[in-house]
Formats: sequence, structure tokens, C-alpha cells
Amino acid sequence: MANLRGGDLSRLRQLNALSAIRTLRGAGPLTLSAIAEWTGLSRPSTKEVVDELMALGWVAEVPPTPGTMGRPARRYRFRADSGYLVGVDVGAHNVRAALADLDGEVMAEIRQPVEPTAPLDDRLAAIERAVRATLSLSGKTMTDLWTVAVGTTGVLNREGRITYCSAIPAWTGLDLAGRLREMFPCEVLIENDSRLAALAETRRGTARNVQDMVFLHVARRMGAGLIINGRLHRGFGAAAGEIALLPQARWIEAPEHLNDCAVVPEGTSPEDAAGRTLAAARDGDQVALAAVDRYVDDLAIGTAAMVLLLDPEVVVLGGGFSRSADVLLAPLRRRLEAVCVRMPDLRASTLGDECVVLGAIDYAVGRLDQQFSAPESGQALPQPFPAGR
Amino acid sequence: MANLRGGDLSRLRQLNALSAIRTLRGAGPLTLSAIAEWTGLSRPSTKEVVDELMALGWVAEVPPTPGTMGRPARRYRFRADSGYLVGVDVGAHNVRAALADLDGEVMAEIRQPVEPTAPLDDRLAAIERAVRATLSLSGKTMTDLWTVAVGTTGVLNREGRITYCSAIPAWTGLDLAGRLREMFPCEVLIENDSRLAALAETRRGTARNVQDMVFLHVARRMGAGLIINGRLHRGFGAAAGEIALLPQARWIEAPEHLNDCAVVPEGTSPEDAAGRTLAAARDGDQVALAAVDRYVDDLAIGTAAMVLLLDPEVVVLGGGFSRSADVLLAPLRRRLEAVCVRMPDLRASTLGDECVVLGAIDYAVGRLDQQFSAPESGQALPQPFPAGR
DNA sequence: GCTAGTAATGAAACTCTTCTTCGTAAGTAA
DNA sequence: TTACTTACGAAGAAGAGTTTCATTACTAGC
Repeated sequence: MANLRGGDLSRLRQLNALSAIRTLRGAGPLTLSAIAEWTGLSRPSTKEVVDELMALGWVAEVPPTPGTMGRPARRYRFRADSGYLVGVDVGAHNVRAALADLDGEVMAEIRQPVEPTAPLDDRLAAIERAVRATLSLSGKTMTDLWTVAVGTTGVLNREGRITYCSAIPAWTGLDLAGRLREMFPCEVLIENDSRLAALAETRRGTARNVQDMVFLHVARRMGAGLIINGRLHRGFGAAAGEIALLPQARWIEAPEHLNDCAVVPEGTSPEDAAGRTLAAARDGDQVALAAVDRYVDDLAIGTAAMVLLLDPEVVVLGGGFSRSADVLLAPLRRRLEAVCVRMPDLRASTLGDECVVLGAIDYAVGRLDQQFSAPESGQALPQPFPAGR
Repeated sequence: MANLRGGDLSRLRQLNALSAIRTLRGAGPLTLSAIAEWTGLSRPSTKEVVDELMALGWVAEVPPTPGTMGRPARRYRFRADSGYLVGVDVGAHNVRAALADLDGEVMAEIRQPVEPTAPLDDRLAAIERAVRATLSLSGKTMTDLWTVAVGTTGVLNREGRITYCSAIPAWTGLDLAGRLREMFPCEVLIENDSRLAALAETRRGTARNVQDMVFLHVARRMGAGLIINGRLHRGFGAAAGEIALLPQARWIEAPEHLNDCAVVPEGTSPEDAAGRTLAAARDGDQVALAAVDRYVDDLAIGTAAMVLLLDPEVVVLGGGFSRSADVLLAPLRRRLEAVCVRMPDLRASTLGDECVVLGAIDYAVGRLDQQFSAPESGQALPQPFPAGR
């Protein structure tokens, strides 16, 4: 109720400062007049606000662009290098991490293989190594880090504990947030990997700026992520999107249709089997096409449930199998058209394997944006520089 | 992006005025000091703000309460009688309407029977009659009306056109919003009835203040409504909640289990059949219990899909059959517990037949609240009195 | 190389909103 | 009737934003 409290004159200044920051974050370097126009302030006030932000370290000046008529205007930019964020993707076979600035621009990226059956501490150590590697790759230190956002397979609860994880046996029951907070002296965020991939699609993927979206994670394990009203939907217990567990959707067994297909050569590793079937289907192999059909039959049930329930603008197909989206999209569309009231736009992901890492970064960026957009009444701006610089 | 723009000094006054209004709307009559404390303003400023709101007609003074120590403080209240809202429920057999003040307090209520097969214009005329009846019952005129909010069965689109309606044949394809806007010289809102019932449950029903809720409309026709992040979820094309159309959920046929039960006496009207079965089940009749079991089997599929997907805090069972919620809740809970990751709280509706009408009123109240909470930059406060009074 | 035109800058005067402070008013309790 | 408590109202001070106007820095044209 009390999110828009009004108040003091200084509150107005704060609002205007945030407005200026949002403007600068949204667009590239801007002149004072441009900022003034966007924020609705007069130029003198804008100047004062920007000066203050410069003093705080949020904003920096860039050289003016010559070649224009009249006196060149000074230009300002948001200092995305005021702090850094690391996104981490904890999968069964790999730990990925990427370091980005406050604009979400990736500056260093790394992959660290892990055995699915590795003991708990090994995996946690791999996370720490991966994060430190991105730091040294980009020449930063732990004190430059504002946030580590971690995406992981498995079902979470609100507190960042993993209640269940089939892909990583050691993971079940782990207080991941707690362990990572001991490890990193900065803010730690935990989210589900499918949900983060969904977020990445609406922030920098194929569904940019879409407000209502359903993300289908199609891979050896299936999952879903929802963007509702432009925000990632976590659910009351941070367990939203687990429709794969609905028996009638048959999402757990669905990939078997592709794995067990006759076109898969004997001895193919389990990771590659489905890809073989999908490739054969693309080449027109009838057996493979029939397997894909059975797979899409199952995929369509859960998807139709989500579409009917939420009426999203866009459905995005992501995850490992989405490399073969061309084979999957048409039959899926056909099945959805048969049941749906309003057919959403159906698209394939464009982000590839980094989608979870990118989503984790976008999640952290979103937290920052939130502070810029709707600061709690008592809360100050985040500090651009740790004390003592 | 530009919803919190900051700006002018007058903007600050506006913010503070809105803050004061929200405070007064939330709590009953308040003294100046109380408002000052809630809004965070000093008393002199609060006084100025409240004076302005009194002049505008938004706020009125009430007699002070004697018997306290010291000088009695003046008390102010929000003028909920500045305007009026009508909520309408268009069902197959009835048109209901209720008139409420800006607090959503119902002042007059009426029911108007209609044949399901009645021609289009008869039904529209019934809506107009019902609205006018609530006006004359409460001694108001059409000019006192700010909003008519209509809930109807059927699938809508964004523009308020009915794309499909199985319960009211004449309704399909109708531009309901357009027709009603010709009829009423005030704001007209159209929504789906299940969604409005869901809204009512979170505003004044059993799920008050719940942020994430799934509402099951269980009756001869089944439906669903979602509250996500405290807001009614409409979906991109205003068609959210239509999970009943998913074949695998079997929600269309599910009520047949109850209608066709052997315990229903020959010649029972179709409206009453299910009620008989449910009553018999409550008395322990084995045949009826078996029918209820089959019914809940079907009900549970779609419900589990919604719960797994959204992870709501609460699931509310509403609609005609919810009168027998005691018979339905336990078996439904059992089935959900078998699949769900995190079991939501399962509750029965307490609002009865008026839930849609109340939801329509709450929808209109919510629009008003929105203007008080997040006014568009250019937009002025709504006018408490139509010009010329 | 000089002059005219253009657009951004910087400083001053003014307005609006809020805050703090203090004396006054209107009740209750003894 | 007196003392105490609480609310009210007016005056002065501070902060933030606006408008206005002279100044500055650069481009274009002769």
C-alpha cells in the first residue's frame, strides 16, 4: 500500500535523480537537453541532478560529438562500470558463469565441466572457481561484485533452498542460498534455470519487451518459465513453472520418444540421441518424423494448458532441442491451433546455451532497475562505490 | 518505462494528495495527525493537502469524537459518495446488478431473470433495466454513475467483444462493450465472470489480501480465474483462464458425472441434478460418493496443472457446486497432494451467488485505486463531481 | 581569416511546497 | 476554578524547480 508515499522535497529530488538514471540507462550517452526532455525537467534542474549523480559516481561525462551546428553539448552516460554482476548456471554436467556490467553487457564468460554425480562440495567449489575465473578474466576483484545470481535445475523454495532436484542427486535439500552467501560477500540470488531462460528471452532474446510470455524449456529435461505482466513469475513458494510434473502432460517421459527412435545408431550417448532423431526428421526420415510427432503430441498437452490458462502474447521454444525448432514448431503450432482460443505467436529461442547465464544476469539487472524505479521509502540509492575509494 | 517520472513541485503536491486519499480510503475516518503519520508529512502540510481535497469534493469532515483527553481533533473521511459504480453479472438465466459507492459498499441489488435463448436485444434490454433499477432503488441518477462493470460468461477479446459463448447462443460475436457504451454515458468495463469472481475472493472473500491465487469456478460450466501478483490476470488477448477447453482436463464433461448419477430422481431439472448427487454424497451414499470421486478426478487434473504452473498461495473453490465444498475439498486435496510440489491452501468460497457482481464492483474500484496509486504523468485526478453542480 | 548564425551553458530572480517553531484554543480531570 | 493535555493556526526558513537573459563555443559562408 505504501509504495508511492510522496513526502519531502528531497523526495522529489530523489525521484528526479532516479528518473535521470533510468533515462540514461535506457538510451546511450545523452546530452543534457535530451535528458531534460525525457525526464520532463527544465535544463537547469537537470544539470543539478546530473551533477549530483556525477558526484555520487553514477554518471560520467563522455567527450562531446563535434560536427553539429552550434556549441557542442556535453554528453553523459550511465556508469555501468560502477559495479559488476555475475550470472551462474548450475547444470548437471556444467557450471557456466559470466560477468557483466550493470547494463548487463557480458565481459567474461567461462564453462566448468562437472560430473552429475560429483559430491556436493566439489560442485560448490566449481561454482566458486567459475565465479573467480570470470573475475580474473575481466581484471576485477570480489569487491567489485555487487550480485551473484545463480540459476539451477531443481525445485526451489522462497529461501533459496533446493527442495528437490532429480538431475543433481547431491543437490536435493541443500540450502544453496546459505552456502553461497558464505562464499560470496555480496548479494546472492537463486532462481530456477528455466525461469531465468524465460527472463533472458524477454530481455535480450526473441521476445524482447513482451509482457506475457510462456517459455518452454525443451531438452532432456523439460521445464517452463512464465513472464507475466513483464515480470518473472516465481509463485508464492518460488516453485512456479513445474508443469512437467503433471502426469497427464507426460513431459517427464516425452523425450523418450526421441531417444528411443530406431534411427538412433546403437551406442549413441544419451546426450546425443534426441539430436540424431531430430536431425533425421529434418531430412525427412519417416520413422524419425513419427517419433517427433509423438513427442510433440505430449509437448502440446502441457503447452496448450499454459496457453489456455494464461493467454500469453508469445510462446518461446528454448533449451537444447530448440536447435531443431524448425522441426518442432510447425507440428506444435498445428496442435495448438486446434485447441487454443487465441493463438499466441510461436517462436524459437535465439540465445543458445548461454540463455540461463544471461537470464541470471538479467535477473540481477532487474533487481537494480527495480531500485531505480520503485525505491522503498526509506531506502537510499545503492552505493555506486564501496566505501573507501 | 516512464511511469514514475518525477518532475515539478506541483507533482509533489499531487503525490501527497494521492497519498492522503489512499490513507483515508484504506482506514476509516482519521484525524489530521493520523493522516500526517501515515503519509509521512508534517501536520501543516497535511492540513493544506486535506483542505485542497475538501475543496475538490474528495474528502469531507465528520464530527469529532468527544471524550478524549485534550482538544478533540477534527476528523476527515473519504467521500465514497462522490460517485457510484454498478457491477453487472450476465448469466444464461439471470442478469444481476448491484450499485455500490466508491468504497465498493453495496447499496442496492437486483436480479432479473432471462431465458437462455432470449434474443440479443431482450438480454441487452434486461441489462439496462437492471442497471436502472439499482439506480432508482438507491435514489441515484445516471449522472451519478462513474462506471458500469459487466461480467459475462464466454470468451472475450481485448476490445470487449465476445468471441465465443456456449451458454448464451446470441452472445457469440457480439461487440458487448460497444453496445453498452451506447447505452450508458459513463465508463464501461467488460470482464469474464470467472475472473471477476476470483477478484472478489481476494478483495472481500476468503482469500483477502492474497497475492497469488487460483479460483476454480465449479458449476454446470467450469471456469478459472487467476490473481497474480495481487492483480487480476487477463492475458494478452483477455482470454486467460480458459483451461476448461483443454481436452485432457475433461472439464467440459466433468459435471456429467454428477448429473448422470443414479441417485438423481427421474425428472429432476438439469439445474438441480448435480446438487442432488452432492447432497447424497454428503449423506454418505456410496453411489453418489463414487460419482463425486470421478468428478473430482477430472477436476483435479486441471487444478493440478494450474497449481504446478503458478504455485499459488491459495486455491479457492467457488461457483454453484461450492455450496457442497465440504464434499469436494477433501478428495481434491488428496489428489493435489499426490502431485504438487508445494501444496497451496485450499478453501471454499464464502461469497455465494453475488460473487460475480461483487467482483465487477471490485474491478471498478480497482481501476479507481489505480488512478490514486499510479496516475499517468499527464492525467489529472478523476473529477469527484461532474461539472455543473 | 573574418563575420553571422546556431545551440548549449551559466547565473540571477522568482515561485511553490514543505518543515520547524511557537503561541493560542478547546477540551478533560481534580 | 485551575492545571493538564492535545489540537490548531500563523510566521519564518529552507529546498527544489522554473523562467529569463547574457555568454560561450562551434559551424557555415564570404
